Amino acid sequence: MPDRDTKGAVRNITDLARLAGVSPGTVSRALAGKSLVNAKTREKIEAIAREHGFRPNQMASGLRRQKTGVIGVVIPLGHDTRQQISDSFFMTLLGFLADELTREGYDLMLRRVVPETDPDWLDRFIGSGMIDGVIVIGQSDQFDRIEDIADGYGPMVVWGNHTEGQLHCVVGTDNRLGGRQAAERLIAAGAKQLAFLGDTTAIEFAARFAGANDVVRRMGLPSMIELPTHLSPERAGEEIADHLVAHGDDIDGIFAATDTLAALALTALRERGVAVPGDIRLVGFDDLPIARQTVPPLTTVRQDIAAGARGLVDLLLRRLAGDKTESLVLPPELVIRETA
Amino acid sequence: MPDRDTKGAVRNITDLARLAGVSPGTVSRALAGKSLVNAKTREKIEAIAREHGFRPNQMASGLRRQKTGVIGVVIPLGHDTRQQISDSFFMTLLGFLADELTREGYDLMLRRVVPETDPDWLDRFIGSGMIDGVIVIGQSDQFDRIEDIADGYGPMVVWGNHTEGQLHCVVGTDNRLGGRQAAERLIAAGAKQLAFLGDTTAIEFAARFAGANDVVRRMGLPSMIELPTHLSPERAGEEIADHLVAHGDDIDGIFAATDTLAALALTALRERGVAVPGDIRLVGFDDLPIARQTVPPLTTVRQDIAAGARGLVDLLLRRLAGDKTESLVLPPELVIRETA
DNA sequence: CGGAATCTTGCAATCGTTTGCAATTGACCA
DNA sequence: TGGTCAATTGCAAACGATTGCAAGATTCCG
Repeated sequence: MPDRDTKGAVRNITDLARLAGVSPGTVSRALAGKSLVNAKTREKIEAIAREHGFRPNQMASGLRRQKTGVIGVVIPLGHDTRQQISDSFFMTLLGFLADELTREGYDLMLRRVVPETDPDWLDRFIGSGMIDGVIVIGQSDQFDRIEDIADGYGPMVVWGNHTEGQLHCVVGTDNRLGGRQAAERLIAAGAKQLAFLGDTTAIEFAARFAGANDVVRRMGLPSMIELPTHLSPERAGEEIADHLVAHGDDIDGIFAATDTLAALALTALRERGVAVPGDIRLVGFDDLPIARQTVPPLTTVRQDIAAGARGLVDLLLRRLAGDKTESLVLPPELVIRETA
Repeated sequence: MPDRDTKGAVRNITDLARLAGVSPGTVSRALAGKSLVNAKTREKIEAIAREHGFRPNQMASGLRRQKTGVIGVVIPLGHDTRQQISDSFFMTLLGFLADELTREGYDLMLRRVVPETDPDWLDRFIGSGMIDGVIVIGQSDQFDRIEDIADGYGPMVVWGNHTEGQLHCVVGTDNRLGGRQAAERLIAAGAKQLAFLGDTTAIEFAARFAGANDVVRRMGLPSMIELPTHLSPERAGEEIADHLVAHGDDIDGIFAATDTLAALALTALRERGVAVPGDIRLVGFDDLPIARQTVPPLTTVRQDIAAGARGLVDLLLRRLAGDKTESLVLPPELVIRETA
């Protein structure tokens, strides 16, 4: 009889227990590395487990322990559905997040949602019982909904902009300061009439714009011209060209909400024969890899993506442990290259 | 007594059943939308569920039904650990995958693994019991291990290169054909001595190289010069510069394994004062967004990433349903811009 | 009005693992 | 030898949802 059993596949802890001649409970303890089981028993169990390639079922384990070992990462596609596909910033952040979470022994469950068509996107994710905590990448235009949730749910950390007095724990660059740095640089490079390229309904972008505005006002310069633009490269290209037709001669400095937009602007400017930084100065945001490769290379405001990911995971783990954590605001860094 | 209950949170199907005055089984059926329950009963149950924001626990459901509704997506970081962070190709593919899987009602569990330090990365993922199927993004140098698994595990689809007679189901561009197209274009643009920029230990890149070689041999041209390069921008930049010092004067056409590498090469060439395409012609691969934005814009071989993602998900679902599916090879498309 | 057929519902086992509690074993000491 | 104590192990009840089976309730027809 034992012979027959040896041939059968080991599908659960009970099968394995039978093979090892112990009870399921002991197998569970052995595989979990608890100190209660005898060394020899453990070795035997581990040997059989290895031989049969057995791994305890995470679903069952999760159900019993009431924790899954999975962190949810959700990307709300708020004001601009195709945004994140084109924007390598979020994807890079996601890569670092995956690394950090793995290092901490967590798995990552990724979900992209369209809040407009799915109003309770966040409740659904949290309520599924599949995740121990959630990281929201980008507030987009969902600030209020996130605030609502934060009221009753602890293990959530958000990447985005910090607003005075907000409830939810956020990690992000000081966008307003970054905006100031950008404007200061543009002005130092000789610009007098600035424009902001990007859609300010996204709260992060609004803060960058506000920062730049601070400087413009302080310096007594004419107020900035807003050039709202979608983030998908196809649409943005045209929109930028249109903006330049309308305002190209009035402005001598552009602050782009994103390096991606800045790169597109650079192309559009070249096509119109506008010299950068001679006629128009240009500053981007993010310091993505592309910023080094444009011609001329882009002056930009750097966000430390790796540090951001580390911060997100770190705070989330502390919240998982019951801490009540503060938000983390990272300093932006002006990187001067050749466009301003 | 009912009054007290009304106030308590509804944490499971049993609580809800008590509130609704029915049995847990009925609640389960109602929430699952089965036709067996009376319309009025269902409405009542749904109303209470909505009121309390109750959602059935996915872990428990998964355990009982023996399926999780989660698809694993794993990125092996094989020959070049930092690869995928810089390479937006994989990240874009991931974005489309997330969309497709969501549309089919599946969640996506993402895992990045380093096979060198974690030999049974694939077994572990599959054996965890957390996923119904797995999509492997990129064979890297793990072809053999993937073959091993495919022998006994059905619901797996791999993005990568198709090799004659292989076991595992793969979706990918015809890299060899793409390589041919690239070489033909370089030669048509006047190149006589070609070089291949990239690391051919990755099987996909090896196929691109082989395709280009086909053409070179057929035309009776001198054989290609290999310029092995890592994919991370920091290292690649230097390596490319070194290559150009060593071979820059001998070659008049470069086929880069990736647009990312091509863009770096373009920068390096400009720095040396080499005219493109005047002195050296250049063709990339992928047609990433960056290909439009280099100066001059990049001639490249386009991979249809969206179609790839659709194919991966489609095949996986069919395999989940028990089909034995064939691999899917997508046609590459030469996009002629200005570098060749 | 009786009986068969059709709807709804409840019951209880099941998925695979974990863990508090109790029982067994052996060691050790007086 | 008896008794105490620690080290191991087994037992069985959870975790929360699903589902085959059977019972109860309705309907329908002649």
